[in-house]
Amino acid sequence: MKKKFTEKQIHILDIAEELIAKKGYEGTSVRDICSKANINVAMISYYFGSKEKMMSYLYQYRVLKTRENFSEFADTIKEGKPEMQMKEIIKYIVAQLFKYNYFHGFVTQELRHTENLKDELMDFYQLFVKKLDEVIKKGVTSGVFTFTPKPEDILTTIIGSTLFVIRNRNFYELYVPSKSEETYFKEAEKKVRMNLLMSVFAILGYAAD
Amino acid sequence: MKKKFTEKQIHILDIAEELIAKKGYEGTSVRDICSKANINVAMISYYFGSKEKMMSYLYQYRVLKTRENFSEFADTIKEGKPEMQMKEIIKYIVAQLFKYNYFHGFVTQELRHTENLKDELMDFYQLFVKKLDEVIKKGVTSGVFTFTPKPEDILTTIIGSTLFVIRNRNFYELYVPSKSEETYFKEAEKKVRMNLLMSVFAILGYAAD
Amino acid sequence: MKKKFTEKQIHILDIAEELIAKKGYEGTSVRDICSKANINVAMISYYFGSKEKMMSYLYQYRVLKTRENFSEFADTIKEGKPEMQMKEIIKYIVAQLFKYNYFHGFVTQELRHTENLKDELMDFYQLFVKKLDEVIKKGVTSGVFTFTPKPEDILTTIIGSTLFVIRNRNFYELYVPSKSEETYFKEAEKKVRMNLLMSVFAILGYAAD
Amino acid sequence: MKKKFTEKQIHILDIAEELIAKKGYEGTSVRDICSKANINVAMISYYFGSKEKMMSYLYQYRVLKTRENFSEFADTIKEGKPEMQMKEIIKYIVAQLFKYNYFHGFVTQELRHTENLKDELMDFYQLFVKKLDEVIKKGVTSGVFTFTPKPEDILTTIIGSTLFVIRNRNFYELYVPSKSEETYFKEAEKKVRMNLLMSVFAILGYAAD
DNA sequence: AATGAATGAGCGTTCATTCAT
DNA sequence: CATGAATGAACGCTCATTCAT
Repeated sequence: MKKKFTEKQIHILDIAEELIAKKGYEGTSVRDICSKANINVAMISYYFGSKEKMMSYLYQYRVLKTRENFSEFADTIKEGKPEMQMKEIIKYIVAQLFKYNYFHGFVTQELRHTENLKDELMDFYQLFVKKLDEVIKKGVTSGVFTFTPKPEDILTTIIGSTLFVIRNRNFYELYVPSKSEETYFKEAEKKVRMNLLMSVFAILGYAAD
Repeated sequence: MKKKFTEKQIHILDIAEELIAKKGYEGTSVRDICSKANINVAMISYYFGSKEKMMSYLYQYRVLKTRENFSEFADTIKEGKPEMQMKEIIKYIVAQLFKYNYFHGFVTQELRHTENLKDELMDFYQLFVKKLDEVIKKGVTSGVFTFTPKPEDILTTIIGSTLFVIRNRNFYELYVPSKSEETYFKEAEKKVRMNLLMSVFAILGYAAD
Repeated sequence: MKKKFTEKQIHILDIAEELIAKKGYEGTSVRDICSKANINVAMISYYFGSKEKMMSYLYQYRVLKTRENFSEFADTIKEGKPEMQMKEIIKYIVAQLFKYNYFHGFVTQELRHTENLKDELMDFYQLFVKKLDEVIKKGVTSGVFTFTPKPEDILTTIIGSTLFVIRNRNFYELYVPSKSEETYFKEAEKKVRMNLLMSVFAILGYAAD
Repeated sequence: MKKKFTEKQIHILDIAEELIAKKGYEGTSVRDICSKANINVAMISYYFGSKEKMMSYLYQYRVLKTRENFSEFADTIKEGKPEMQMKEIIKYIVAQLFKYNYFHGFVTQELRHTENLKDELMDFYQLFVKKLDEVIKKGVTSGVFTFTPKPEDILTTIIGSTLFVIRNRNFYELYVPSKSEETYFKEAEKKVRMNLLMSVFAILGYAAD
């Protein structure tokens, strides 16, 4: 992998990501970002060309890191039983979304500014689809799964449900025991993961015993 | 229902909703809205007091209409077998989200501006939860459902999956036959509905035959 | 005198005068005036043609009334000794300025909008100059006054000093016993009147004995 | 004196002062000021934070300079006969008001926007009162003045008369020989100064010979 | 390589006024 | 005769960006 960004640039991107996820692209001014990053207002144009281009770089940067992360993960589950692999995939996706909800929070919201970059995310999603497909087929072949649902639908359910929980805390926190800022996300993650495991294995017709 | 808004106001709100859903609240200027609505730039302040207040009214307006719509729907399925009711609920929610995806697109995105109004949406979501709970319990009692998954998790799956499909057209259209602007949404709706029916009934342990 | 204005118009002018004196011409919106007068926003344009024309009418209206008032006053002092006449004139001018300080407050401030109307005020001031001139000459002739200061300078001193006191309450109230809103103006009026009597009679070389 | 303002800021303040004195605070738009100062419309917010804050700075700036100027002046008349000192004070105040009539023109008009800053002007006026008090007392002690009029009343007469002349040119120019724009102020200044000298010395009971 | 001063465009809002009724 | 809905212009201000250094 080429080292595309300097440390300073990464510093700016990190802060920009956080602010944009919180307040939206238009709701975040370059002054906000620069002031929080303790740099000159001109730096964003200087480093990235423009605010909009910065958005592209930010996007690329996050996809890049996420992709790296995924291929590391994929290695760790290479040799396992399909049901274990499926469980790990679900756990992994949910955990990633919770961890980088800043990013995933704005990916679909603010992508109007980086229309052409959506493909990269699509490519990435298809890595998941491909992996899910492998696991499903393997499970069916080995008899542990009964049905062959479409992998893109499985992925849709996993990501959609998780993002919904992250973005609608006001709703979901009514159903988790604790409501404190710190513990909500942990408990919500657990609850949605359990839900998804149940759902997905049900769809797969997993014969538990 | 009290006639809260005049026709002209509704006209403005409709256009505002569309634009805000597409480009975000800050990304949509009052000039954008007024120019598309063929009215004077002063009209938004004139009718609603301010852009921000317009946002509140827009939100109230949509929640109001959605709530009305839902209670009409709820009546139509009052007397039915649980499995039919469940099927209708899923179909209804998916259809509503597709129909008003403009609104649902910005509800969670732009609600930072109308923080106190989130409760209204939460109240509304709980109508669904309550209804789902009824249906699940009735189905279990009558023996048609085997398991008793949490209704909030069912709702999460339904709304989350559907919104994901709506918002990630670039991804999902790879898996539907047609890609034209007009047909995509129809086919995507059908596909996600089928997926959800399968998932939900699987989780419920529905004994089909 | 022709009845130029209807009661409604006078009602509007009274309120406009008060607000404009307090907050300035540009600082007072037609909405402010109309809302305080409980009339429609369109009425000022309807009755007077425009805000600026209303200003002219307001000006004319006040000069008219002041002029009437002055000729009544002039009658009451027609037959008196010069020193009594002078005393009464000073008392009258000071009292009028205090009473109509709303008006006099904006006459010089806001007259940029009614440039051509200044002449009317100038005409009016010259009534005073003429009267003062008469009194001075009579007093000198009768030997009660020693010097013949210019009447326009006497007037300048009287009006200038009085307006200064009215407009610089923060300064002058340091030197009057009471500071309450109600009593300040009464006491300030008395103090400035005493000062002016002393000054003017000193300039006239009035032999009190 | 601390260098509080840059040259550019002072340039803006000078133009703002002139325009505001002429057309009032609300009557002067930031666009007016910037266009006359040949700068961008954003500069006033950029340099001063807002139009209103600019007004405060403008006020501080002028009071500061006036105060400095006065203390220089006070030094030059320290050692003199009371009648000479009084003459110089009158001459000084009149000259200052004519020179900075722009400023004095709006101080009392537009101070509603800077209510809390009035105190600074009041403090300043009291420097005059104190000085006048000294001179009067010294003159009475040395026998050159007969009466002891209140110094605040002397000041009121001086400032009030002068400002009246400045603000009512239409009236006063009827009594000065020349009416041209350039010469009016010079001649009016002379006339009002002579008037005030006569008045004040008369009140003091000055034994000329 | 990096800055801070300065810019022009555009923001949401308020203004005095007009117009259809 | 009077209204209230509606308008276009202008308001003060903030924006992302540029430019001279």
